[in-house]
Amino acid sequence: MHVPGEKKYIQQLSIDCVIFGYQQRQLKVLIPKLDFTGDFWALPSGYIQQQEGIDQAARRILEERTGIKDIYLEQFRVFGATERTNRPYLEQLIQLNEEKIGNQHFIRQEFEWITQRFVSIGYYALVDINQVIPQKSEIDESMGWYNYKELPTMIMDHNDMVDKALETLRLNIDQKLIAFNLLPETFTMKEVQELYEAIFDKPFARNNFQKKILDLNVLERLEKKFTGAANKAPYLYRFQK
Amino acid sequence: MHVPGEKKYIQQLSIDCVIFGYQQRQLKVLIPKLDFTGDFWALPSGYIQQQEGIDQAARRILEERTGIKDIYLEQFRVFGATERTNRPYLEQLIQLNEEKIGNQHFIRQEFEWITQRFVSIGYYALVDINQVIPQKSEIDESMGWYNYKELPTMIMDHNDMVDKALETLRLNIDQKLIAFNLLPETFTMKEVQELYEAIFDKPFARNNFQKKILDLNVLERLEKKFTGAANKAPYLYRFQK
DNA sequence: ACCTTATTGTCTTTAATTTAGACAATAAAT
DNA sequence: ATTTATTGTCTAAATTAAAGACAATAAGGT
Repeated sequence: MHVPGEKKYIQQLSIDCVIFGYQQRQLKVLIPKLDFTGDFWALPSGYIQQQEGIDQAARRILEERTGIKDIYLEQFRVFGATERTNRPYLEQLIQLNEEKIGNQHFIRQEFEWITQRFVSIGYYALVDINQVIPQKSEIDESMGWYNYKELPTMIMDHNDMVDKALETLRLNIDQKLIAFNLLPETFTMKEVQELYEAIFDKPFARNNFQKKILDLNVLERLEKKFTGAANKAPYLYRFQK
Repeated sequence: MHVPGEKKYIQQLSIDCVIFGYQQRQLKVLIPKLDFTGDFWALPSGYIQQQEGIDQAARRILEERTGIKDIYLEQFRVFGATERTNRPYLEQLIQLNEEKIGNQHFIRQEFEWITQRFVSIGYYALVDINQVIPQKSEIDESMGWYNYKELPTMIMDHNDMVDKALETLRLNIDQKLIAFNLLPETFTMKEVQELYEAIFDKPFARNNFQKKILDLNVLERLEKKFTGAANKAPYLYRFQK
């Protein structure tokens, strides 16, 4: 969590990021734990510097969190209701952190920043989890990749944000050819299909799925992958262009 | 143009509205003239009050401008590049208004508000032009409905905003069944088709268009319209639900 | 080696949807 | 009654999507 100086950042405007990754056939979201006593969670957030475009700000925030420079991201919606606060959740946080909030200047400042009226620009990002380097980023035990179906409760309307981000992802995935941002450099067709099945939470017919993806004309076929399994080895593909 | 008090509004955040209307088989956009010497234009804009949700703010701004209370609107994108200013245009404005800006307090304040770094939430609205009552709104000679193909040059990135709004409108129109917000209470199928042709700037096949629209199952068929023309009178339809 | 097994890659067939073509119904004018 | 310009609706053709079928592997087992 970054606390803004008085005029360094645009006031009352933040960026919240839904960072999607894919692992073990599951679509996951990167969620950090808040630096308070108790288990409180929030999407990776940040603020917009005066001399910084909003996409640029989102890119910076994402790099700080994941260590990845060239990241696919897209704004999907602004959240600006007056009552975005998840009251019971916030009150629990306050109760468990009364001392901390009262005594420590830094924490109090951060807390006030959190409880102000805020408008948030939601961005979603697609990341190859294996490229996310824990050493070079803030990722540690306090941060986790959660299956989107089993997210912890987060502050504000952050759970709604994930829903809306996923909805937008589903709408845009074919049109913008962005699914491959979630996969490693090379992959099999089966892996692509399993990714789609994770995203849409439904099965696809293998024969037609393969045709549909190949008809996009964005994949380059490499040599076969020798899996060691007792069956025909699949081809490897790579996203081109 | 409304000038915000010190803390009444969220700072550096604005709402810009692309108000679409339909008249004479043309898709139009409502564009007010700025209150400066010379011909300078800008989308209807406003700011967000501290106690006001962003949709609510957009609704208020639209009502102030058009006089319509129940208006269809939707956010479509945030514009937040650092350099959103149309420099040559703004400098021309400054040159023609040097005195005014220097001397009049109100104008200077407004001017400063305009030239600050701003992040704008773009909303588009769909309006039945005939419902827009000039008396009850700010609409007068300084405001006009312009064919989207022949818009005046506007300040900032407002011309880009219209492009992006139209793009979103085209994507959403079938899915969200919103086209009828541009039409009066009752209309013929031909009028619907002409509206679509104006929005998409391309012809549709009459037979299939009628089937497609009726298959939406959102229209109620009324009695026939007696046009006085030497041919079969068309049915009138009304949007239901 | 040769057959078995589990998958992959691709083709064919079928169903569904979209697009194009055709024509009767109608309201007023001739 | 006939003509004219549309409208409403149907059918046929073309395209696209979904389902089914099967040969081509790459080990494993005998």
